[in-house]
Amino acid sequence: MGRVSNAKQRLMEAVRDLIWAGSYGSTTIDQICEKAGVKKGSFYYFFDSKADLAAAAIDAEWKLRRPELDSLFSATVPPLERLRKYCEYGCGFQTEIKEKFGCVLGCPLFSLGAEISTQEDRLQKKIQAILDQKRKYLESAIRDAHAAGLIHAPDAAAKARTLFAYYQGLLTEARIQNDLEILRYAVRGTYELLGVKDPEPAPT
Amino acid sequence: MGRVSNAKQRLMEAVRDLIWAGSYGSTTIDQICEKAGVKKGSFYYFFDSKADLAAAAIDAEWKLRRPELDSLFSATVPPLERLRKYCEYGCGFQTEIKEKFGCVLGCPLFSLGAEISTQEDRLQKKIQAILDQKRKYLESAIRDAHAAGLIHAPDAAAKARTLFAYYQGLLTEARIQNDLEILRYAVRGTYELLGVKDPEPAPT
DNA sequence: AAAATAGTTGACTATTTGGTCTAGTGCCAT
DNA sequence: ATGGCACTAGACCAAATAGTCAACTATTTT
Repeated sequence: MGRVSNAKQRLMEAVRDLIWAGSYGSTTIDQICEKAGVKKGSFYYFFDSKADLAAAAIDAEWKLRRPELDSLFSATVPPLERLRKYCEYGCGFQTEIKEKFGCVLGCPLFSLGAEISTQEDRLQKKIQAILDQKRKYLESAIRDAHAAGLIHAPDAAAKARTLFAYYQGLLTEARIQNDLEILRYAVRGTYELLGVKDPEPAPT
Repeated sequence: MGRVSNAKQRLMEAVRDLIWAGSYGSTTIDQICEKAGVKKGSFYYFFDSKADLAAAAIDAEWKLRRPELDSLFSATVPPLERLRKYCEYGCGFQTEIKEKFGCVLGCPLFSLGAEISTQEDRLQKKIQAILDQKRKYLESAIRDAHAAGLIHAPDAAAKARTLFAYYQGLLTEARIQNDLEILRYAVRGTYELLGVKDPEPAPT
């Protein structure tokens, strides 16, 4: 075995936070090392480059976040409820982030994806794949909602694309404007976008 | 007067293209100078920094693009027509870009805004202001459409936010996936999102 | 034609950055 | 306890980068 260490995790956390709070291009390896409390020698012991580290960090983060989404989008939950919960979860998440970082940061994958889309091919492919998976959650919720007669959406995949674009647009705008209020409308926007027939009948 | 030059414009064009095709963080002053065919001394003769140049370039570009939007969103055009034309214009624009740069690049302001949101405050404010203006075009088209009874949108500002988020999300996804097809759906997505009552009755 | 103005040039510096290399250091299995 | 393994420290290097400067050039004004 030999010596053990959590430097690898510390590096992955550091790069995640730095890219998210700033950008990929503006975070340097030195910065990452300093934030992680790791010397450059150790950095290059574990990773080949910033892109390599970022790729590993993305994988790790997705592995971590996925169960939460699985539970939010559980088939046992009514489909429109899933979407509502997802919006609320996202909104709460961004609120925590704002408390922790002082800024609304939006979706890390989407921002990163947009930034490096024409560079870092390997990283890009990874991001695309995860975004595709995220869209699948929406797609199946929409399909279920359609099957239940709650909405009219014969092409669930197309509707999911629309809804996903809307979410990502909202999150990115929240980042650009540094404003959480933008996210407040998400649930209503979702229902309107899907043309939900009976938007939450108020209990009399 | 003294000597005349178009180096300033060349620098602004260069930075626009480089940031758009790549990212803000990854474009260096040397690169900009080389692309513009301008020496560093001249760069610093005209601008204080990369951020300063970028700000000037954004202003110039907006001044250039604004008349096109004014004409697309002319009040003389039926409101839903305006949105359709806008989508088609955007789609055509991205197609040209792809031919020229080899990649779908999306909305330069939005990508840049997302990248530098936590840095470069001055630049950020400028971007926010222009994005706000762009949203206004949508807002007034939606208000007119509502007034004409074409859609139900009592809160035009809110609907415009939703639609704008959708557009930006779409464009950014097109960039991330490097896929023009994503934009094809824009018009239909718009109509669905707005709940247009009679989506283009086919001529019998 | 001279002077003032506007812009250009390229060499120069200091710093940051990515990346390497070697000598170590602590931990685990045997 | 010792030898091998996983990891660390940090000095070091070359290239890239931001930014400066003084001498020079072209154009306009007078």
